[in-house]
Amino acid sequence: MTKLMPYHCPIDAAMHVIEGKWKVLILWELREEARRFGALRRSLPGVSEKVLTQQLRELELDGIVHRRVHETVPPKVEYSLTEDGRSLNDALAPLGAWGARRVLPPDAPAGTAADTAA
Amino acid sequence: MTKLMPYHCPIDAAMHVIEGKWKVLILWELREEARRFGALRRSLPGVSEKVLTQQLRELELDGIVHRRVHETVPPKVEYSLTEDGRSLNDALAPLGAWGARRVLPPDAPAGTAADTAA
DNA sequence: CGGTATCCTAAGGGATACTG
DNA sequence: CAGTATCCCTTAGGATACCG
Repeated sequence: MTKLMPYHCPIDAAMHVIEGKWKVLILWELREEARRFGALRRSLPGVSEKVLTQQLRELELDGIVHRRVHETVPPKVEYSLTEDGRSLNDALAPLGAWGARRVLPPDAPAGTAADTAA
Repeated sequence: MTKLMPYHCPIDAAMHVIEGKWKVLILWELREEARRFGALRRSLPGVSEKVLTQQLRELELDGIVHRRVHETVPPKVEYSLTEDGRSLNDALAPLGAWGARRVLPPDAPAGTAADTAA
């Protein structure tokens, strides 16, 4: 990601932007509103400060997220999606739907809610 | 991929299936017709036999590709997409479109080709 | 609060050689 | 032809400590 490459297939170009363990999760977290660094960190259990910063920087370089620094004491930094970030998120939606179908099996078409209880 | 996990967001479930340097390229190569191992290998410059086998096995385990062995001499093995593979490919399409837009900039709407010269 | 700076490991993946 | 079997190396990412 953030690296110039000759892409064999167009999807690969997009793949390089979202490669990184936390990238799509970040995209997902920012889908609706801007979030502060700390809030983001808390909503991504297991991520270290170093790695979160790293992935945010890469997303920023790729023009996916916007970093807004409020020059206050204590510091306050807000991350939000750019226009490109929002369109990327939209492009990711069908993939999410596909994934959802695998996780929770298709289950019954209509009215047969018996097996969704588990 | 092929590993059971609690997914925080549905896209992650799909991401785990296509993680691997060559997976989406394989998907892309198989999008229209079945291919033999050797043909697949030749169309993915740089991939080693070991890794190609590995990624194909994982895709097979995930129910994305089908492996058909023709018991002949010399051996002949054909890989093709399963129903799930095809739907995954479809779900990937918007991402491909998004990627394409970044690689070849949208270019001028109409007649304003001046700044695309660089 | 929101970061850098270091150090370290786990694993994905490349190269090569061998096999049914 | 279509794989295994090894060996090795790079790198993403985790842990921890310190800084403006």
